[in-house]
Amino acid sequence: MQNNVRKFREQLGLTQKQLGELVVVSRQAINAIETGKFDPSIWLAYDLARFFGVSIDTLFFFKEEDRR
Amino acid sequence: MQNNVRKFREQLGLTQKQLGELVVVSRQAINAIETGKFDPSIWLAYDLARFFGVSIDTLFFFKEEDRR
DNA sequence: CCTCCATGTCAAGTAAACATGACACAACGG
DNA sequence: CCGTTGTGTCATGTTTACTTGACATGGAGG
Repeated sequence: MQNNVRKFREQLGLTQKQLGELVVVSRQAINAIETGKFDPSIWLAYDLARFFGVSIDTLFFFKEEDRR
Repeated sequence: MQNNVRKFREQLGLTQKQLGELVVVSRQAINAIETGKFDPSIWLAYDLARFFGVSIDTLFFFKEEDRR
């Protein structure tokens, strides 16, 4: 699933580790989401969107072609 | 996690089974979500919100107290 | 009374979202 | 050179979202 977590994260000058600590997940989880390895849970999607101050749909792109 | 899936579903006069078929999950999954037994995946949340024509946040309530 | 039908729930299994720990590598500054 | 930092990735394990199949119950209708 595509998203612009990385874009928002870099705009704030944060590392994956730092963002992970802020939303309380591992840095591997942040990395896996940024690189599209797996989709976030609804709570993590909410936490990330809320942290960046945007909606879930502006942070994550629900495209039919990359549905599991 | 609280939500008003049931409210929207009943407004459309649908059964859990019918809604499950429409969003392609089992009726037990619909039931479990309505009764708060587990949280939907981000895709199912998206599918349900989209089906009802509302946003994810109007369908699901992210309250800290019922976080897992 | 009988029979659907909708709902609730349980048991057992699978898949995916995480965690943790480890290793590789490139970029940078000392 | 070297040590650190950020990122990518792997292996292993746990938890949870979801499946199928089953059974119980209550309400509505014949």
